[in-house]
Amino acid sequence: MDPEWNDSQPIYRQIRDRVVAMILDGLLKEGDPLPSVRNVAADSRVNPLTVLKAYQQLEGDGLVDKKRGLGMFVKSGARDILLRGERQRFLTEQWPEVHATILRLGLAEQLLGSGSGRAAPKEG
Amino acid sequence: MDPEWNDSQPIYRQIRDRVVAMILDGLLKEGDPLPSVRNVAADSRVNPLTVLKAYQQLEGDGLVDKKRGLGMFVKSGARDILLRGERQRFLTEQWPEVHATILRLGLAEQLLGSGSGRAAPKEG
Amino acid sequence: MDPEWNDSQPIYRQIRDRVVAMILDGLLKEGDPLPSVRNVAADSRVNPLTVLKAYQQLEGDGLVDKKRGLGMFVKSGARDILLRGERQRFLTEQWPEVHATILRLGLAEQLLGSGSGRAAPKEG
Amino acid sequence: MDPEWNDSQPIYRQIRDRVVAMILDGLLKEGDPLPSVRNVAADSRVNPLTVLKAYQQLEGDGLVDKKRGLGMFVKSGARDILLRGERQRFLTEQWPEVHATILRLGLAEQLLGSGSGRAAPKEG
DNA sequence: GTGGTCTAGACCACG
DNA sequence: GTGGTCTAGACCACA
Repeated sequence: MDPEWNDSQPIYRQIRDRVVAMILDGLLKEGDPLPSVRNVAADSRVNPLTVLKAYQQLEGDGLVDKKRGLGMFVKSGARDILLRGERQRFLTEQWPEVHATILRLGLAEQLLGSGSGRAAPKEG
Repeated sequence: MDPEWNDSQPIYRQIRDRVVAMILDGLLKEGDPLPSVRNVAADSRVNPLTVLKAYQQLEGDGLVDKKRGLGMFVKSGARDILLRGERQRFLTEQWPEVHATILRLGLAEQLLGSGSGRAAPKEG
Repeated sequence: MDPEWNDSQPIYRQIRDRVVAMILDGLLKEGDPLPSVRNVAADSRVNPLTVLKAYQQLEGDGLVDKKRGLGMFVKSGARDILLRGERQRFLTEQWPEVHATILRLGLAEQLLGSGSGRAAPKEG
Repeated sequence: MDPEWNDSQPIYRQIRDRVVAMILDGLLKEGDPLPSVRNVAADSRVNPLTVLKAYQQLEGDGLVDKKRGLGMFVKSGARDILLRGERQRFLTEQWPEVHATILRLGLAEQLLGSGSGRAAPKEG
């Protein structure tokens, strides 16, 4: 029922990532209010501070607008920023390592197409 | 110049992974000696204790043998153990998340080829 | 288009300050009516309660009079009170920090003229 | 003895500003370690979390480098970044309001030079 | 020794 | 109702 937390990453990071995923998937549209800190905290049985930390990180990323006393709202343009930024980050930081691991473990054929040429694109 | 450390992972983990990679890639064959703690520490400008921790973890994984006064050596069978264990770990823990991210960012075609059926295999 | 709110200060404070500025600048003369809560709220797309809070603060400062059914009016003597009080507050609370910042950033000559002796006056 | 905190700003902000001032004033040189979170917390009788928050903000500003297990260090180039960034921020955000207030309160002659022309420079 | 994460709970300002 | 700040204290990973 209540979400389970991955031990290898701080909870606030996982909350942040969850919101990002919701924006990317269109479950949170631009202008929509984020679920309130208190609600998320109660639902997930987490300390409000932890949720707050995630939200402030989202604000720092420029994905969210604060309206005093009202809550936080998905900024217009947030999805575009995310698509561009996360792609960039993923392709330059995460994928190279993952790709190397796949090759190393001999999983290329199983997970990627038969060739591996397409797997390490330029991120121009 | 000297290798740089990824801030998102402990240094000892990165050293450990580096050795694992060398074993998988055949750069370190079974029976080969690991570079000495001292050397690695000096080359990488890292605290020897940190290197030691990495090596002890490798020992705990059953991948290397300690020979008193001589150093540590890649155990016979190490590569097989690794292939099996790391594959298992990768497919159950790392890949599902990576795969979800790829889909979310619309990178599936670019990185995985057109079909995605092959991308979430059983881990039996 | 509509005025934007500074995130570093509460909205009701900014409304209050705006009225104060109008009084000091002579745009609102003594005896003049303040714009109605309703109008301000509508124009600035702000909750009427927020405007009310600003006005009540002005009343508390002895700058305006409430006349039931008519609205709020700039009190006679308001400008003098302001000049004295705000000067005092500014010189003792705000200016010292601003002045230190100016020196620290090497902006003294640009902003204050060559000498700095005049910059930290007695607030008697 | 122990520093006193300004009530109008969060403590972590004031700690952050204090470090910034020390860098600008040359009390903390590039490469120098920041005083440890625990020390500051003890000296200032503040919760370590509060200090940590300030430090993480400094990290986010790109002023500080983290070395795992060792502490935080003033980044090379920090002072330049600060001079440029803080100047920009001050001239565009803080000074215009302060300057308007000075004029409004009739303090221009006392605080600035006789003329006020130099007081509102372009920030090109 | 260093920083980092989390909790439980209090209290505040804002709308 | 909203977010924000702070505390006291526990516990962890890292070097």
